Amino acid sequence: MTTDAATGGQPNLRADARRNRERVLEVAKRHFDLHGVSASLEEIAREAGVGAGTLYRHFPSREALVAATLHDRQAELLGLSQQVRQMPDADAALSRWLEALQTYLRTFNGLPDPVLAALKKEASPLSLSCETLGELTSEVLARAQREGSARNTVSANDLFLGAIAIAWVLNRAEACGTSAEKLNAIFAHGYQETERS
Amino acid sequence: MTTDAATGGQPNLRADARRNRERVLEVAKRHFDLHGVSASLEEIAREAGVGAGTLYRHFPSREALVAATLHDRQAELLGLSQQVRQMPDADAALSRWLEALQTYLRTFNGLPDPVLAALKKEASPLSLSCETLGELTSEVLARAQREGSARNTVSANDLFLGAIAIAWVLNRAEACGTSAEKLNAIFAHGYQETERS
DNA sequence: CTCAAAACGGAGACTATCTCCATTTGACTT
DNA sequence: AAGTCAAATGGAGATAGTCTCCGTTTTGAG
Repeated sequence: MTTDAATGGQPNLRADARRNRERVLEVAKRHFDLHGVSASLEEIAREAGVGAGTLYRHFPSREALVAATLHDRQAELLGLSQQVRQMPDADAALSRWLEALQTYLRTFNGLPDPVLAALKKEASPLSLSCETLGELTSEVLARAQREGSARNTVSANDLFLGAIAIAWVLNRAEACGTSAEKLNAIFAHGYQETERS
Repeated sequence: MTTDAATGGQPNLRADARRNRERVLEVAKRHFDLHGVSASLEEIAREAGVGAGTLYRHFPSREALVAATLHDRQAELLGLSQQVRQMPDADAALSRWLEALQTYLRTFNGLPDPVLAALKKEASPLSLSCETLGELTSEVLARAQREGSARNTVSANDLFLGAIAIAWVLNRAEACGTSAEKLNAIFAHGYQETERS
């Protein structure tokens, strides 16, 4: 079970293989953190002390590597989804969930890009997580709508895309005259005054 | 004056230089249209029948080339800003303006990226247009706020960043279960029901 | 200890960005 | 019409990144 996380679900990995996979993952995490998801894979391989071939055998695409480094974060998020489910206030639950979703999407600079790509590609290492996240959002939104605290015209997809969009702009515009709180508030309440229609 | 547009304001360009500049611009427009702002410059140069050196002398960076291809669009947008200024309904004016801003930002796939970068870099071929656009947004917003149709907590910067974010996600998620109208409606009115607070 | 399968790594084929400078071209001057 | 020289050219080459292929090394089961 513990080894499952280390091997990415692949069983019977040879000792040297497991070791290398681990080191690559470790270095990748640090580089993505520092330089965003488009950090140089070449560099990551070099610093991990493996050849390019080894990196690509373990992680056939950048997306696969990104997905693997996000493993823990995804687990956290899934855990939080349970808490959210049990919150008494559907409105607060929705806000909390969207906030967490955004924090996740901001794990690495540039993450929204491949996530969005995965959302429509259907066959990507990241799309599994995408589907799950979409479903969870759907569930939390549905409850809020049932209780009348979210508009019925809004879909889970809209919220998900909105979260991705805001995460994207925030990551790239940090301290550019706005904040996560402000943009999210606008997304929640609108920029228009509410005494209309 | 007419030549000014063709030369990008640079006077006294030699005939061959002007010709080449023109052809690069033409080809670039088509390629950005087709493959987004990250289209291959090498390819553009090749198809325009000039060497890489020539392309880079006329347009020192990708941003410069993008900015040049947007010349006409920017003029249109500026023209529209005049119309918006004269609309009687401040609320409608703001909506109209934000819509136009977004249409502009969606001219090429991936345009929001360099625009956002220009917004904070201060010295970019695109930043002039950014500043102007920021000021115009500020003006239109201020009027709407004076007339009580826009929240006072919202800043022009927030709206601008929001427009960029939505333009970004829409360009990359076309037909992904949402539409420009829906996302913009949420940004305008919020996803929450309004009978609260 | 043996040896087949598993894993490795790095050379090499691509593609792209951007610079440099020997050569060519255009537009004045006479 | 010829001469001149700054302006403009283009493409070779430096650099950097992605990804594949395959001869060599390592592991671990028998």
